[in-house]
Amino acid sequence: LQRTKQQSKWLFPLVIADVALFTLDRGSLKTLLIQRTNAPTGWALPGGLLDPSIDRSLDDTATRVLASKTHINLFHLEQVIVRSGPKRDPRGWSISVLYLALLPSDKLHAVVGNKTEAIAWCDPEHTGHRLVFDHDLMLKEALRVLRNRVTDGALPLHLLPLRFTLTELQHTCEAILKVKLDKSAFRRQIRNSPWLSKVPGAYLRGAQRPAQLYRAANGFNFKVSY
Amino acid sequence: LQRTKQQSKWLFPLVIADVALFTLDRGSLKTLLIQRTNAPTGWALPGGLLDPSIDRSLDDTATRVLASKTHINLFHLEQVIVRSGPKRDPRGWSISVLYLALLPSDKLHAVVGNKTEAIAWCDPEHTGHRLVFDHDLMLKEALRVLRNRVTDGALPLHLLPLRFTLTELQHTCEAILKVKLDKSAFRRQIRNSPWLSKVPGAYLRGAQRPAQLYRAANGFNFKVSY
DNA sequence: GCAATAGTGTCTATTAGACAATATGGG
DNA sequence: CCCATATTGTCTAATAGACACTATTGC
Repeated sequence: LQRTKQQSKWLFPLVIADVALFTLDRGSLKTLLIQRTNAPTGWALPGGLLDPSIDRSLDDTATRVLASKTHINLFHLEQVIVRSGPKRDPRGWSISVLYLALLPSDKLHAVVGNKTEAIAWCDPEHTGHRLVFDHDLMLKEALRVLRNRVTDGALPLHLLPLRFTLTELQHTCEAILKVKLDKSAFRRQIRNSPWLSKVPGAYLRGAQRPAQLYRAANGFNFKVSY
Repeated sequence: LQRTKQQSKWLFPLVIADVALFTLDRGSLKTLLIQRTNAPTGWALPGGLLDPSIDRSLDDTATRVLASKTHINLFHLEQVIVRSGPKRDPRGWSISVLYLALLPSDKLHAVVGNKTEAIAWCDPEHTGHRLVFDHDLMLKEALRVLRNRVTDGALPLHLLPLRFTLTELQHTCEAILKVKLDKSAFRRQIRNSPWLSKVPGAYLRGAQRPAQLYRAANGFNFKVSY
């Protein structure tokens, strides 16, 4: 096959990083959607094109895209799936790497849209929108990976503030999995987790017995561990 | 930043599918390496560039690349990891998707190199070669994913012939994990697997009690199931 | 004391690991 | 019979699920 520079749009695919960003909003799992102002218009996962002159890797692209939407440097970016083909993006042959990202719930209000984009925090299972590209499928896949990771115990720490109680951690897991967990069994399971540390003398007080506060342990760097 | 067509090599990254192909060779897990004839020369995982005029997806690229090396249409291609950056390939900014593939052991001898490439089946943990690009890391990652999948029970079926005994299945799992498994516990675990079917009346005979032959069950399409 | 939530204990069913026992063919 | 491997059984320790109990605060 002969190739010319005129064909470059056809021969060189668009390279994209898309991000499924999850957070907890008053106990419910939510995902960030944006309303695109450029064609194709409609609701989509936040994403953007690789810029080889800036990005040292496609992971960098994901971080950069997300920072431009959230104004926060996010921890825990994890590759989920690669989607590609000539039809999934009307602009041409494209390859898109989906990332899973988690936003601590106390940073929720730092996330705002810019002038040209509307944003929305949606229930990942019922967004209320049909997403453009193949983002409906991507979101479903991200949710599946997120749920699989909960059993590690470590991942939900990314969604919590620096200090949290075991009950809050349990409620976080329940919100992700959409199931009720037994308090006793839950605490037994996480008791020996190397990622949890008591904060000595720190308690959450209310109209009841105070709750011991915990934090992510030293060595837990908010990156995924295998 | 201004962009011109002259910069296209810089602005459009190489898009590559690499494959970690595993098989069983007389009870030992082996992976396929090729000796590159083009620069950079040296040993590497089999891989190749996306061709948007042929491939309907990057998964197609992986299938195509592998078919050109093995002359077999392989089942079970699974995405493992995406590596990218300006330095990992001396030819320029590149993005490479690594795939995990499994070759049934009775098809081992169908795999031959072409005239320009040497191939070798190597112990994935001690290849005896330093691989070019970042393929050492990729291979390590593929092996990790392969081992994680063994607990499903389904995946080792891809490495076995159409008919096999439970002992052969156990030895396959042991070869992948490099641990000894208890016969009784192993059979208890897979007893209720929906992916295993007895072949009625079919036995492997030897100088001992005959062994019941099994096959992958109807509905097991040799694709990964979540 | 009472309400409310934190934190622990207990019983049982299920599962995993180790090992033993039995079964069935070929010679 | 004997050998070799297939297949099943058994005992025990660890684990998971359900539920109940105790603990400690604010009011």
